[in-house]
Formats: sequence, structure tokens, C-alpha cells
Amino acid sequence: METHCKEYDFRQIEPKWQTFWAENNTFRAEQASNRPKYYALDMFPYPSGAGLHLGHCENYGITDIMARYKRAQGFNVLYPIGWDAFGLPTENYAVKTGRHPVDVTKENIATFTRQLKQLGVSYDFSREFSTTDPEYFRWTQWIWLQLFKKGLAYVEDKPVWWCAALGTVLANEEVIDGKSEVGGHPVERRPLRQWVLRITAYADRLLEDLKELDWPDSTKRMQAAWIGRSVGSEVEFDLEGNLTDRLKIFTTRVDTIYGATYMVIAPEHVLAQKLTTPPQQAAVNAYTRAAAGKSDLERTELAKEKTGVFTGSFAINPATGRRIPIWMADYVLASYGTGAIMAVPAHDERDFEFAQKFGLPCPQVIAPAEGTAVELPFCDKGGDVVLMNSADCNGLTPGAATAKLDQRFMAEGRGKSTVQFKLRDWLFSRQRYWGEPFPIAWVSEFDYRNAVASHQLSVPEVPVTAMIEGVLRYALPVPETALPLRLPDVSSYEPTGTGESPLAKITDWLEIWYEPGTGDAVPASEPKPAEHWIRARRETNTMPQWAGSCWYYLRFADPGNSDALASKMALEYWGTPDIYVGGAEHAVLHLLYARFWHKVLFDLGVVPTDEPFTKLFHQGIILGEDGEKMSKSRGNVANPDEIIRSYGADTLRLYLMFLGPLDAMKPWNPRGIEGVHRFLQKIWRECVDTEGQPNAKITPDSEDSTEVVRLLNETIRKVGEDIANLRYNTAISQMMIFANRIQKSEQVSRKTMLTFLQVLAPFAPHICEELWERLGEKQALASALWPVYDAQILKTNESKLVFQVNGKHRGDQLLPNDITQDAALEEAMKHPKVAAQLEGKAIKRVIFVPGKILNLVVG
RNA sequence: GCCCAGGUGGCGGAAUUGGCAGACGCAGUAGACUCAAAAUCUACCGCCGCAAGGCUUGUGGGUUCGAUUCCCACCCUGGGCACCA
Repeated sequence: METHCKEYDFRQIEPKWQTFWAENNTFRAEQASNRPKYYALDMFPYPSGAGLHLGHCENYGITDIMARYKRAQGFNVLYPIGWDAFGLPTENYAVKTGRHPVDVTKENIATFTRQLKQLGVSYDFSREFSTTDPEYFRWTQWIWLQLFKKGLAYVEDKPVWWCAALGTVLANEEVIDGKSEVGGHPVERRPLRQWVLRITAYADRLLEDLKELDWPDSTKRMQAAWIGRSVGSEVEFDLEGNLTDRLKIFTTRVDTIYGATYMVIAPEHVLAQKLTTPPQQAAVNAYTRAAAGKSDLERTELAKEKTGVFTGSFAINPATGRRIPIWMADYVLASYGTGAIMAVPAHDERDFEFAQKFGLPCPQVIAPAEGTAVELPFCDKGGDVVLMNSADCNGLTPGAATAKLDQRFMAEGRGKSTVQFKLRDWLFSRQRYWGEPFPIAWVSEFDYRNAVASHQLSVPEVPVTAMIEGVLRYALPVPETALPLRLPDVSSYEPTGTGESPLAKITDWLEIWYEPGTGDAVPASEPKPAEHWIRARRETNTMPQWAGSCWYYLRFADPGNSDALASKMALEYWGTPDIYVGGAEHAVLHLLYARFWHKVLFDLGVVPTDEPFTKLFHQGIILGEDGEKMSKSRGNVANPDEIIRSYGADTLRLYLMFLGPLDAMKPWNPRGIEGVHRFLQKIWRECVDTEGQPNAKITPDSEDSTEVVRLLNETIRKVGEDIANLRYNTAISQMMIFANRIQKSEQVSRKTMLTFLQVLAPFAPHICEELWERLGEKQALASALWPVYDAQILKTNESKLVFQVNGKHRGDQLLPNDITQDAALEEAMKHPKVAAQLEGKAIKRVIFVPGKILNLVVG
């Protein structure tokens, strides 16, 4: 396509170069190369029907500029894109419209792709894939099977949100203030059979390895807090009148045990019924029932006021030998520690509040070493404190007492030092259609044992079992050669009404005759194909959306591979992303889940490193004009399509990067965009005259002034450094300064102009390609190498010395770098403003910082 | 409540091994060009003051010859966590 426009007509220029790049495969990464690699990655987008928003544009702009810069530096750059396309919104839309999710997904991807191309993002589209492609989810299922075989996947009944009116299970984000997001119907917690991944087995490594990562500190801190490691002790308390059981608690402050005056168990504690005495039965039952009806959210919301009930039984404090009452209260969580605590009201705010309400004693056992009286509860945070009222631990520090007591309880066989995590195992199933099916066949124990033995199937050490429709079933893995296990084609995605996935209704898919060695299946309604085929039932749950995004960065290294998730060679060469850019909202879940899978793959020898994302960056949120979050209801949404139509993609990209620091939250100012658009117009006019021909001021043989040469070199240096450090806003300022200077020159050398276009190109690639071509270059700018600045030119032997009197700026002067203090002082005295300040005063002191300041202290 | 990040002109922001506060851009003012307007160009553009000068980086203290930058206390905004024993 030829363009001869005289004006800066981005509507012609941008499509021209987008087509050129696509036709020439300009951004295709070389699969095998001697060049060093650079892998840039954006967080996996969900192709929603709404299309790209400004946040996407900012995100991809940041990475695209980096990718283009690295290409210019000679790196073999992998900069891919794909689609995280399974998930709820598409499924809900399909239910509503009766269309197939596959078709809806295709359409949404087409919209996104068109928009991305209009933005001029330099993706290698030849590597594009979607998590919904059977050739992709084949490997998602394969990885899941490895987790399953390692014993990292198990089945458990877990409470999920159930909406009776909608007849379906809802995700957390679909429940707002205890009502369904759609329709505002009441919801309740209902236990359903779920797959759970044992991420807690990796808790220590996930925490420990955070330290090495080049991530924003706040993100690392959030993950660390989420994992929540705490060191403490387990202690078993004897029970009065019960010699078979003991009550095990976890505490981080075993040193306070002499102050433990009661125990608390969670309502769901396994010993709850046993510990309840007949007179307390009614009260305890009422309390348990009330607690069960509350969601976790309600429990914490209503947590302002402590509630609880006495069980009627007593434990023996192993330190004091005294009997202490056992209470039940929902401020103790069943899911953390052992679900039971020893309460030390004098030194724990929660226990104190509870003890106050129920009139339980509060003996002080910790005091400041100084001996000053304190108010209870006294919760020391590592200050200088010692124990009191603690028998032979009196006078010890908490550390010393903890060591002593741990040892003592260990010797008694009732305790030990231990570690607890806040991190819970990962609920890894959804009762939905539009997700990856689990490659599992539920069979009888007999068939399971037979199949495993006769086909040498690799299975977990402890078989995974579940009660399904009243029958105990065993989870038999589908052979890897039978993957992918596809979703059945169905005509309706309506919920079943029972909480199960719509798959539960597809009887011919669900109930099968199954060949365990090959994974072949036929509907159970048909005759049994051969004697060794067995009756099986498929898993109706599907995987959550996280599954596909847990490993996609590996697939980009070798997306067409049909023998493995990616070849060894590709994984060795491309490794993991050198930069990963996306929103901070994924700080915990996605980034933690992906790290977990990556570590499992590392342990299996599939990947060569143990961390997926070594360098991470979060772009800041673009707020609406009014400084509020952009939202349709506020009517403050800026639409990228419209902006591109009126100003072009180059202007949009440049402006997004110019708004401020990339990681800061910034309001969108629709008038500010004029400024960067004017800047591009100015560049256009400097290069091209009103006839569209090269500007006559650009001459091949003219010499630029030393000032212009220095500014150009300074610009090359600063833009390069600023890109590398993700400070794009100041890089753009520098280019504006340079453009303003060039505009004032009567002549500019062609070389200078071309060099400037090169440094601007990563930010505004279309206009730069066009001008580069108009100035007579034959090779595309996208394949030109980054200019090298001359450090010698940047050195000067004179610099501005600032004169201060009593620390206040009074003047300045250009002086040799090596000027002596005396000579500088002499110059300063000659300066009229300085002289005026010195009038009638004596110089008491002189501070001289060569090349910077000369400060005269006068009295 | 706890943890973190941040408060700089009318606006977005720049400057920190402690050394000219306000780069660059928006908005604004005046002028040039034009029949006129747009576009473009030139100059000005933190506050007070005619000026000299004084004041000024959320507030109040401190360290220093010198503080947007370091220390202490407080206020505000945003984000995260929230009975995790």
C-alpha cells in the first residue's frame, strides 16, 4: 500500500504499516537462534464481549514498547498473545442467547484481535492460541493428571454458594451482599463434592522463594501474608473424665500457658459432640446450627460481639494442673490450626473480650521487665518482657520459656514446636459446562484395582474415592494418550437445578462403557463392546478458569507441539518471561497458583527453573476524568476505539505512557491528549513539507550544532535508560524537548532526524515507519538497530555553579569543572545579587561542592 | 484495627547518594499571521508584592551550611488483610 498524504493522516498510515508488519512477519520470533532471547509477556486476557478498554491498552503499550526496544537491541524477542477463554461470562451469555460458547468465544476473540492490531502491538500472532482449543487443554489436563498422580489432588465435600431460585451454584464474585448478582435472589452455603489441590504442600517453598523475585514489594508482601506462615507449638490438653481423647491446640505463645483459663473449640470441631455434656446439649446444638447457617463472611461481619456456649466439660491445663472449662465459639476457626485454642485472656484481645463477656478469670502472666503496672489485655509485641505467675518459668523471657515448655511437653509426649499456614488448599472445581473436563473415570473398587494392575496405570499412592449417588467410587485416571477429553456437544447449558454441572444431564457422555487402557468409551446405553470394558461415570465438575492461565507462558515457547506441552529445547531456550506485565488485582491468586504449578512441573523435570515469573510489573489503573474508577454507571468511560478514530493509535499509546509513572493510578484527561497529538504533528511537519515531500531543512550534508548533537546523544541515552527502567513518561518529555529544539534550527542533518525517529519508534511506531520511509530509507524501521550514543560528546568541561547565601539561591554561573574554591568565591563576589546579599556582612563559612554549589554562610 | 503506597502550581506530573523546586504537557493570558476563525508561531504563566523582596512540596517539630528528599508525631487519600490463636 502506498501513501502520499500531505498531512499527518494516521487513518491511512496506521493500517498501511499494520498490514506491512503482518505480511512481512516482522515480529515473528525465531524458534532457534544464536541471538540472546528476550521474552515479554502480558497477563492472559479474557476475551469479553465488551472489547479492549484503556487498561488493556496501557498494559500492552508498556510491554510492546519494551519488546520493540529489545528487538532494536538485537534480541530475539518472543512477544506472544493468546486467550484465557473458558469461564463464566461466556457461559452465562450462551445460556441467555442459546448460542454455543465456542461460537461466542470465536467472535469475542475476533473483536479483541482486530483491536489489538489497530493498536499496533507487535505480537507474534503465529503463536496465538486459546485455552479452549482442544490441543491446548489437552496439556492442561495432562498437567492436572501429573498433580493427581503425585497425590496433590483430592476430593472433598466443600461448601459452595447455592442459589435455589436460579437452581445453580455461584462463584464468590457472583454473590453480592448475600444475594445473587443476577436477580438478587437469596443464596446459601451448600456442601458439594469438589476437587481440591494440595497447594499447602508447597507453602514453605512458595514463601521462601518469593525473596528472590524481582516483583513489586507490595505484591510480595501480599503473597507472604496470604501464605501466612507462623511458628508456634502444638499442645495436647488432657480431658477430665476422658482417658481416650485429648484436646490439641495450636498457639504461637505457649509461654503464656500458665495464664490459660479456658479452652475454645470451633463449632465444627471433631470432638464437639463428645465434649458436650447432656445438660448443655440443647444449647450447644442451637449454637452449632446457628453457626452452620452463617457464611464465613457473616461470621466475620458479626464478629464485633463475641458469642459462645459452654460445652459442660473440662480440660486439664498441663502447666498448672488446674481444670479449665471448654467453650465453643465461632471466633475460633475450624480450618486453621487444630480448630481449638487455649485462651489466655490477659494477653490476647479476642480472648479478653470473650472472658469479659462470660465472666472468666484473667490472671496476668507477662509483665514488662521494668516492672511497671500495665492494663489488661497486655499484648506484648516483642518488647522487653518477662513471665510472672508461671511457677518455674517466672522471670524467663517469652523466648526462653517457649523453648523450655516445648521441651517439657515434647518429653511428656503431648506437644512440639510446629508451623502453621493461613494458606488453604485450593478448591479446584466448578459446577459448570465451559471449562476443561477432568480426565477421570469414576469406577468401582474392583474395576479400579483390576485396571491399575492390568494396564500398569500410574495412580496416587492413596486412591481418591468419593460417594457418588450413594455408591463408593474410585477415581481412575484417563490414559495420557486419550487426551484431550473433550466437552460433549450439548444443546442447552441451563443449570441442572441440583447444583451439579450441566454435564450431569448428558447421560450418554456421563454413563459409559470404558476401556481403561486406551480411554475409549461408548454410552452405557449401548451394548458392552468387549468383556474387559468396565462401567464408568465421568466427572461432571470442570476445572476453574485459573487452570488454563497457570501454564500458558510455557506453551508460547512451542505452541504447535503435539508430543509435549513444549519441547525441552524450546523450554531451555525461551525459559520464562523476562518481564511479565499485568494488573495488581492478580497479586495473590493467579500468581500464586501459577507458581505452584510451575514448581510441580519443576519437580517433575518438565521445566528447568523453579519460578515462572522472575520479573513482574503492575500497570496502574486509569481512572475516569472525574478521578473515579471508570464504569458505565458513572458514564466516565473513555473508549479506545473512539480515541483511535479521532487521534490514531500512536497518539493514544504515547499519551497513555505520558500520563505519569506507569505503576501509578492516573486520571484520564481527554484534553491532554491534544498535547501529544500536537507533538506528533510537529514531528510530521519537521520531516515532510506541505506537499508531502521531505522537508527542505533536512539536508544530507549539513552539520548540526554541537548543542543539537549533544542533545541528540543525551536523548538517545535517556530514552534508552528510561525504557529499560520503565520510566516512559520522562523518556517522552526528553523527546519533546529535542523536537522543540530541532524546530528552532534552520537546518537538520538527515542522519539526526533518522536517529530521532528510531528512538521515538517504540512509542509511536506507525508514524515513525512512515517518515523513515519518506526520508528515503528502504529497510523497515522495525528492523533497524538501536542507535548508540557517544559518551564523549556528553562530557563537558564547564558546568553551572549555583551561588547560595545562607542556603538560598542568589545566582549561578557557568564555570570550569576544575575551578578552585578561591576562584569560585571570587566569581561569586562579582555577581551583583550575591554581592548585594553580602553587603556589610562577614563570611563565616564557605561550603563548596565542585560543579554544584558554593554556599556562603554570613552573619 | 493491622500492613503497604502516596500527598509538589488551576490540572497530569518532573527533580531525591541532601545542593537552582515546578522539566515536559494540559488549561490560561498577551501578541504575530488571517477579512475572520481554526491551525501554527512568539512571549508570559506557583502565591503575595508597583518593586526590592518575601513565602511555597499535606500539618507540626527536629537534624543540617542547605530538606520535596533524612528522623519523630499527626492529618488526609488510595490499596491490601481482617477473629489465622
